[in-house]
Amino acid sequence: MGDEGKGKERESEVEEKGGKEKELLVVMDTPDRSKIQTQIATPVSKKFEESPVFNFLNNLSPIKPVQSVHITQTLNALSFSSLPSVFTSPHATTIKESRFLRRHQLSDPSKPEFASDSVSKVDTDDGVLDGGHNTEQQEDLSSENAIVQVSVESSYRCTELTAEYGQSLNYDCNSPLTSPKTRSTATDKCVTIDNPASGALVPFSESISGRSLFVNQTSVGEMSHTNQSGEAAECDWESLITTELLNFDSPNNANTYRKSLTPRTAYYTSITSLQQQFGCIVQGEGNEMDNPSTQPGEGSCLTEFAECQDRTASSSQENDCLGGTLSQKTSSEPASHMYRGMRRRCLVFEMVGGRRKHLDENSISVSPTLTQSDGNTPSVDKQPNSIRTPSDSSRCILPGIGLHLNALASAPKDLKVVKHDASIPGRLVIAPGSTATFRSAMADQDSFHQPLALATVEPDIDPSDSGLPHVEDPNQSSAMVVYDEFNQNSPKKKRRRLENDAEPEACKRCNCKKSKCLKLYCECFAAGVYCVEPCSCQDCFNKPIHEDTVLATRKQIESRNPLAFAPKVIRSADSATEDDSSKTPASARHKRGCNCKKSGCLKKYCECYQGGVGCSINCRCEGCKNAFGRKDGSIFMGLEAEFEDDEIDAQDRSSRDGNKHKAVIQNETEQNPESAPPATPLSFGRPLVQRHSFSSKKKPPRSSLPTIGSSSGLYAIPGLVKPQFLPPQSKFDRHFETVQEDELLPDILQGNRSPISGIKSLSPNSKRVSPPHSHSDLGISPGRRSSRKLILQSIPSFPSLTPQH
DNA sequence: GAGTTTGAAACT
DNA sequence: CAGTTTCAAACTC
Repeated sequence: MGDEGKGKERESEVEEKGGKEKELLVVMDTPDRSKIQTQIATPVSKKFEESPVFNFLNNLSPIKPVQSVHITQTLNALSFSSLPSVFTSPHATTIKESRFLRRHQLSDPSKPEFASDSVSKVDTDDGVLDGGHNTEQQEDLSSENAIVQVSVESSYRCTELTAEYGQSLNYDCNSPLTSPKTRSTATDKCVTIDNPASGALVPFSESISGRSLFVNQTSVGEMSHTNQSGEAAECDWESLITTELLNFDSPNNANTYRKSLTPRTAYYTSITSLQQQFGCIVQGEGNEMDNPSTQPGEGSCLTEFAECQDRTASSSQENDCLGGTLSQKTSSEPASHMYRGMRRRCLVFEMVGGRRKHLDENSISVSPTLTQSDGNTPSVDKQPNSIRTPSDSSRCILPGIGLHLNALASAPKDLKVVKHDASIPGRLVIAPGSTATFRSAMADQDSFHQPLALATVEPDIDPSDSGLPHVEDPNQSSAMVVYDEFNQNSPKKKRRRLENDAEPEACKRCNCKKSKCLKLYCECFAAGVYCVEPCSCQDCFNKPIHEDTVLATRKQIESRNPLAFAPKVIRSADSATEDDSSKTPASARHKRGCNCKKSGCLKKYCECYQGGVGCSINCRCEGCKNAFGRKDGSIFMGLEAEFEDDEIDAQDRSSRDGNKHKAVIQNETEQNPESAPPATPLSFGRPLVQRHSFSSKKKPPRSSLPTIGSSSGLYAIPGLVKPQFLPPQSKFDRHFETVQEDELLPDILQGNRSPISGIKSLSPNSKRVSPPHSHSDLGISPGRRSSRKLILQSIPSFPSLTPQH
């Protein structure tokens, strides 16, 4: 269903616009906008071309018009990815879209879309699918792209990969035209192969949001193209775009791109750049360092990849590749991180995609390997089948149901049930067993935001503990997932597993007696996950066996409330950055807000608190004492006040809300020297803590810090373990990010008084479309601070775009 | 483990 | 849209 709808939309878009124009629009627009774009896009796209920005880009890029087209596309895709996150609450939007899409997809589990990334997985199926997607998009974009597409498709073939690489090497540098193709293919392969994330990106995007999917896919492919093309052409675009999108994280990468290289060098550089970008990002800080030196190694890596690719089993391949070439794996993971920084979406997708690939493969090809993808260590082919099997259904996430939730919910569960997240990926695609997949997707999203954090935070798994939190905070859960994915090999995964397994909470299940697990009362159902053994529910219909019923029920619920299955907690897109682990709760907010009257928002009764997020304007709570942030927005307020004047509104709101007292307190806290330290996370954190201490009269200990852990996702993620992770700390650690996030949040919050409206309204721009923010917000920054800086620099050119709609 | 409290979800 | 009921989680003992 969804696929069809998507396809229609795509077609319509393509027809109306030109592929190019569309892309441009898309780029400019945030993911959320993507939908809007579809509606508005056509005329706008033309405008883009005419727009000063477009001209500027053209001028900058030495690339030929044709290339420019590609570039524009890529740019669009890239920018698109980044921008969206910035403007809108990326998560929310993505999530929304993802839901629908996912659902639809779920309906059509077999569809290739998910598999797009599969390249690494299985050359055949996945590759085809991916190629199909890419081709579709590309075709739409331009006939030129078609060539590329073809090459890409061919590239899918793993066996061919090596040869392709060689060719690509030759081609890349040689001619821009050819290079693009080869590049695209090479990059695609490389990316997909090297970076599970890359592959993941595409599929993930698909899963997440219909359009966003397309965009993402295109963006991904385009990304690769752009990167490659950029390399060959040495276009300014590269510097601009790539730096923004890809390189942000590490200047080094940008340099690599910029470098004019011999064909091979260019090829390697392209690959390396990709890898570096990804890898560096993924690996995080350390990776960046590595990147510079990576090229040679990368080449080896590539070869290795090719070899790995040659290896039949996709999952096995990935694993093998990963295991065989740590560098690759790392690179891939890093890549995901890169995307995070660059584009949150992409990152998310990557993560997901990686898993998806596996999943898709499994789903489509039914290859067993899928399961492995995630968690399982490289060699694992273990569970694939089992996972899919109906038996897994218990674990399985509901096909369409909130992926995020699924991911979250499933995460703990899945972890238990399925040894690894690996199972997840497959599950998502495939309805019944898809839980794992959802998780991955969710995680992916989060991962983008929190790649690093994940790594650090793995403990987060706790979210499972909270149960709901997972659901609510896809990000969080995602973080978990992501972490696992990235770290599958890493001990962290193990930790997670262990924790998950060990922790009963992770396994939490519903205990429904009357709802038959077909209502949102049921945590499992709400999370889009099938009930599992651990569940003690009665008369449960939330099982694979009753998939039809479940789906029908979902539809009904969705018809009433399209966001019913959307993550309840929306993070600021930015937080995704590695450091996200530190993400302050403040950055995230509950869509609808809570309505607590007696709990003071200090207990898990409060969804906000449970989700580890502060209360927002949307909340109608009374006597809010939410340790993560009071409704008044004390946290926000403070941040915003420091950064923005707009905050006044928020204050007004707070005052309106009636948390006057709180607000006052907050203000005071803000004013306080402690808080004063402007944006420092500490300031935020402290105030909160203090506040909590003050407010949390009832149960200071719990509510205040420790419990925070409730863990909502963000914080909880890693080790915080509900109990004690102190939001403040995290905040401290990440001033800038937090600040940015906070900034974003306010916007989101403001925009999102109603969850739905908020997301939509967020339209990008809203306030801060201003280039810098947007870029930073977009998540490009997320990955790294430095990246943000870069972005800011580039931003100037884009601003004009932002205004566009 | 049973009972109570709480607030979201569902219903009217 | 507001009020009420239902429900299951969270919490307490």
